[in-house]
Amino acid sequence: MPTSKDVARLAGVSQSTVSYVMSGRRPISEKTRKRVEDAMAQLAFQPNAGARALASRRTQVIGLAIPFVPDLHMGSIMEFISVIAATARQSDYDILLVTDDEGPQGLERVVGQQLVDGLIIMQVEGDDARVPVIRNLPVPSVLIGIPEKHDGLECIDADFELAGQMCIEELAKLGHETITLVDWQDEVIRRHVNYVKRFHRGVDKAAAATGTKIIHAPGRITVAGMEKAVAKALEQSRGIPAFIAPEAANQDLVVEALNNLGLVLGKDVSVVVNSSDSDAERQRIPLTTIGFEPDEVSRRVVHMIVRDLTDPMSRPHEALELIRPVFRHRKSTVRPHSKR
Amino acid sequence: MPTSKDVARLAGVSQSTVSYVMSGRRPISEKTRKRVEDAMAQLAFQPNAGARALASRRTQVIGLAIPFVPDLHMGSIMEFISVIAATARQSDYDILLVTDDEGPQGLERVVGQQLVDGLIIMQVEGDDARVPVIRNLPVPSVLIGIPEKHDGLECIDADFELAGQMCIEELAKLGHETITLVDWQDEVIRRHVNYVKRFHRGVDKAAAATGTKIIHAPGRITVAGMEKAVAKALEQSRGIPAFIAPEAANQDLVVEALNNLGLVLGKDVSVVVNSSDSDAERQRIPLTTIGFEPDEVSRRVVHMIVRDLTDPMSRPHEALELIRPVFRHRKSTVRPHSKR
DNA sequence: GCGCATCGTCGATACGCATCGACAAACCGA
DNA sequence: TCGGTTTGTCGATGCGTATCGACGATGCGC
Repeated sequence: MPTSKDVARLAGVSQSTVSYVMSGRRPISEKTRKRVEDAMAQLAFQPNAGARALASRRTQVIGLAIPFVPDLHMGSIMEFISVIAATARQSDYDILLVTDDEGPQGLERVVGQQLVDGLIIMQVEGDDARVPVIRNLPVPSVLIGIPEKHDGLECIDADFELAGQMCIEELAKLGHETITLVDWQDEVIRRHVNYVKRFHRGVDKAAAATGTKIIHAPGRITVAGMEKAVAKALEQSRGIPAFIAPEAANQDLVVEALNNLGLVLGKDVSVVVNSSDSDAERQRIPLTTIGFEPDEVSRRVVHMIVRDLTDPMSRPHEALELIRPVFRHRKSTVRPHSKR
Repeated sequence: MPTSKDVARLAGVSQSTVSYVMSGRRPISEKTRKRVEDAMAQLAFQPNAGARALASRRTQVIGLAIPFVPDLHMGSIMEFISVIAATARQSDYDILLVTDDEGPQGLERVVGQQLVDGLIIMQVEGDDARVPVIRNLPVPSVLIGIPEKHDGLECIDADFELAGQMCIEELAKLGHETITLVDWQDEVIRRHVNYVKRFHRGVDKAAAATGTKIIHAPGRITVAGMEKAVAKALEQSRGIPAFIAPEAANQDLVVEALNNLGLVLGKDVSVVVNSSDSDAERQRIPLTTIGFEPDEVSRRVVHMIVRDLTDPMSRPHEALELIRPVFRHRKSTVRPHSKR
């Protein structure tokens, strides 16, 4: 592999000049720059990352702590990861994976070994074991998700409270008086995931404001379980029933349960689910959705950490960024004034 | 951050001795080792990855080329990634992501910058642009998937031919005379993904051997499309109809289409899908599955590249490893002799 | 035409670790 | 007891880049 010394020799300059051509930290004459760049191209030179990290104390790598998920909604996690990786590249950073297998010490390891310049922590829970760890780390971190105590941390997430609010308001606008919230699955709630609470808060707030009655149905993992829950909710509904399923994993279950009970979406019942647009549009009856905009969250989280790394003076500065969710009307919700 | 020199000073030895304690490449007396290890613990010493890479010319990082998937079956990709990352850690390697955004040059970049010691390439297609690139790279690579020309390459994949065979044989054993193969979706087939061909080959082989009639139904992306395809297949079936859906994305569609047509799985019709066990068991009627064992593939691919890196003498050695799929009988297939 | 700031380049050094050669000490068999 | 081997440790060097101080060359104002 060619080194900067080889480039220098070929271009007839010193090695330090080559370095300055790359970094631009000192003025270089047009003539010299050209010669050096030609030499680099001719040798297909690429700077050695290890040497660069050693000398500059920056690796241009960001650690990404991915959640350990047995089998829950892995699709959306993948979406985060690939957008994060692609966005990071645009700022000349690479992404190193940190799995939960090592526990929070994994984070200490990659930072201690100086493998990464900063961290992105995915799927942060209300009381997350990783939070106390990153507080003591000498590199910046940005969290996806909002822990209970987030003073001095940089967090970003979808605005779940607003999402809950939007769902109720939109459905109330369509004329629904009773709305069933098909909740997250037990294991998620048990993990103290903060966003569940926030969504509920938004729902309650909007329900009070609009005078809507809310029925809580537990999230169920099987179609049969979901049918039972839905049937029970239907009994208690007044007017045309409406369902909200903010957990992506419940999307299919709710739709199937309602189908099986003989109800036609958008006519006998309104349904709002959380799912990707492509999934929603591919259904026989395209689904009205509340989207948590994972792509936007991913992009912002990268911009945030890159800013921290580029301009360390701006740190430490607490930040809490909430991404506005998007409500998309499709065919699974009834039209206004179309009550029977 | 403490360095090995700090450790050496504290332990009263030379820096090189500290290095030999870590690597074990020279004998160290019990007494000295203890002193050094205590010093390391006391300082919470972690070796600097950049310096280590520079001196040893190994980074202990493996590059993972993840596929660019607009929205197709991202769940299973995530499964690969997390198992690969976790398995790599067991051999003291980290995983660096390489997205498709940079194209094949991304691979040249991470290798050229000496960010990684080797590469794992996911989702390799029949005629993959990345293959010619990695052939010229000075580091070992292992592919998941099998390109047309794979001489001199190390490849690993599920044994799709055997999978096709197993599906037909099992269904024939249950008494089915006509079997409908719900195919992969057009875009997948168009991409020349080799495994589709291999699966078909297995199906054809077993069909000939068992005297089974095969109906090909195109993979469809919507429920409505799937219903039409299924209905057409039903007309042409003799005896109790059977369906195979080897693409994970089709799982829900096939089941829903059959439900909508009023057929009861495991009684009026047999269905075999590809899906995770947890997904299959969570259905109202647990689904009989053909599993491509992504976890096993992931583990093997890591072991393969780690072996290449640990013992470079064993390279280059062509290898083609096929992982045996698993057929799991559940309730969506009829019992033998239960014909009406 | 002179002093002075700016421009452009070079040489030297540091970054933290791995590794090689050297060497003293301990051990062995005869 | 002695040559020879093994054991254990050290000092020196190199890995490839970034960066600092130095310095000659050039441009500027007057």
